Amino acid sequence: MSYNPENALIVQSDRTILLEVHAPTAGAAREAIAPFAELIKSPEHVHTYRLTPLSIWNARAAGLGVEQMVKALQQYTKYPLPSSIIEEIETLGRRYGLTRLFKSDDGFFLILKVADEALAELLLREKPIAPLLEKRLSPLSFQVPTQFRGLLKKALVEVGYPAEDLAGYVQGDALPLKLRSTAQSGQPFVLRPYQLEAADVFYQSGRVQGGSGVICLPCGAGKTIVGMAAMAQVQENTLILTTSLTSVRQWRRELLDKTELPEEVIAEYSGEMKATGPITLATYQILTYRPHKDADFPHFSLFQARSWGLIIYDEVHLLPAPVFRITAELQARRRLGLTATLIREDGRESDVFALIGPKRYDVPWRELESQGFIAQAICREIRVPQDSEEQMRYAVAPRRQQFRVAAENPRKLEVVRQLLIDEIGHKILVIGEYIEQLRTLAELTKFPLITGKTTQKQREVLYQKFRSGEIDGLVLSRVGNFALDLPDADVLIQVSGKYGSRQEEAQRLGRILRPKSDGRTARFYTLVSERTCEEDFARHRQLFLTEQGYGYQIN
DNA sequence: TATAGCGCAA
DNA sequence: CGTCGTGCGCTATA
Repeated sequence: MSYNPENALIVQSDRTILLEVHAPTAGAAREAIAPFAELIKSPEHVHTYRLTPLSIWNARAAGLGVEQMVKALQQYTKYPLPSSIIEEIETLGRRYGLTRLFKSDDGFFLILKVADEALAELLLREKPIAPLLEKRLSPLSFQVPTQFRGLLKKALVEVGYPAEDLAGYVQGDALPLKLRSTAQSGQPFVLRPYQLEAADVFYQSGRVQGGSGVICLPCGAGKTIVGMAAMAQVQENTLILTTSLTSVRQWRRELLDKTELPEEVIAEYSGEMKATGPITLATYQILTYRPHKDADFPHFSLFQARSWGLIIYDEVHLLPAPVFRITAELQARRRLGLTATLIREDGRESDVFALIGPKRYDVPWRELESQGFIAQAICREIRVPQDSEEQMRYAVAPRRQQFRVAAENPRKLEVVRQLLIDEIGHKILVIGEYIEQLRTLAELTKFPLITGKTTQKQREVLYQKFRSGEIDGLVLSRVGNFALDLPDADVLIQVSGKYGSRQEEAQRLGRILRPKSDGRTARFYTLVSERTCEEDFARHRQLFLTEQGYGYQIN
């Protein structure tokens, strides 16, 4: 194959792939490589992707073959593919499944089968793996104690030979569960096609491969409903872990509304309740509670409280380290991770891959948008200059305070004022990081301010006023990131954001994506101080949006 | 016995 | 890098 100037991709031997955004085939090329390449930079003209072992294994686990990956690159590459890249994809891609885990016939231990003797010898010489292999059963198989299932999978990912786990699951106590066709609230209720597909892919109609993994869906796309659909497939006792009490309550409400489960079946295991039932809801926080450092985790007993047939990890990208550790011991339970972004700020994606499971399903946000399940959104970044006095303050500030100086750029106030004029008549959320700045903004906009100190009662009152249209806007601190009960808005103005968090960007964008009754477009504004570190952070945050197919207008 | 307020941790 | 929000368990209060 030779030079093809129409094409959008430049594939380089260092495993990076450059995508020329304005090339005629850019959209199709992006779609073709997104399943197996990780986006790392997305400025306006050229986006950079990278092939990583994990990105390739996730694609393999989702059923994408190495030939398809190579073909995708060949189809859209501008220059001939470096042969090293083809080899790289083949080597890494083919490694997936060279090791496979089975249950022994009597069920007392696991069997690790490897593809060839050389690999067997290689694994025997790997420090993290050798101690987990109890006995060699044949040239190509090892006996492994069942309790090492998670450790072994984690270690195999580390040494580059991820296992296909075919050892199956224990059966949990039965729990008959039916989804309603009319929700209790009276609304007709049907699973959307992608929700059904996600739950099916997770469960794989009873095949042994299914039953563990991660489903990525945008906020507002109904992850809770996918969870319920999975529960309806499994029909066994389920433990649901979430990040907050609000979210516990939300799951409970949804379960009562959309399934035929009676109230007493759903228990809440929290600071104030500590009940368990066939369906139990708990927070990560109570699980990670310890009376003092170096003590063990008293609430881990929850995992043994019942015979769980399914454990759901809500917001799996926020899973705390101790829960990872115990999840290594729970590999015989079905596990479903739910998230909007698989990206972890601590880089433990490979732990999610090994211990929860590979990514089973995701839909680009833009696709849901075109189907009308989430609202269209326009994202705009507004560069705000600092005046000279402020520039000086920024320049001389200690490095660690620079970000705050940039974030609190007083000229952002003017911009907000102008945006309010432009957006008059719409429902507006102003979100920022620093309470002082938000106080000033609240005064300026005459919108009520909600921070962590605002009592739940007051929040409710204000949300209600916002919903009813009595007030046009709210100023919010970080409570705006996670508060599930926060009403939806048309316009979101982000005056400052936290470092490089893609998660945060996702959460906040999700705020305005609930479909509008009149099909209106939502607007997402990010205010960024010019010539400051904020520009760099902003770029990093936007990676997420680009991954989802959103363009960022900058001015 | 219920509940408000505090300190702590990840 | 620190700031902020959260939920835990404990203690004080009646």
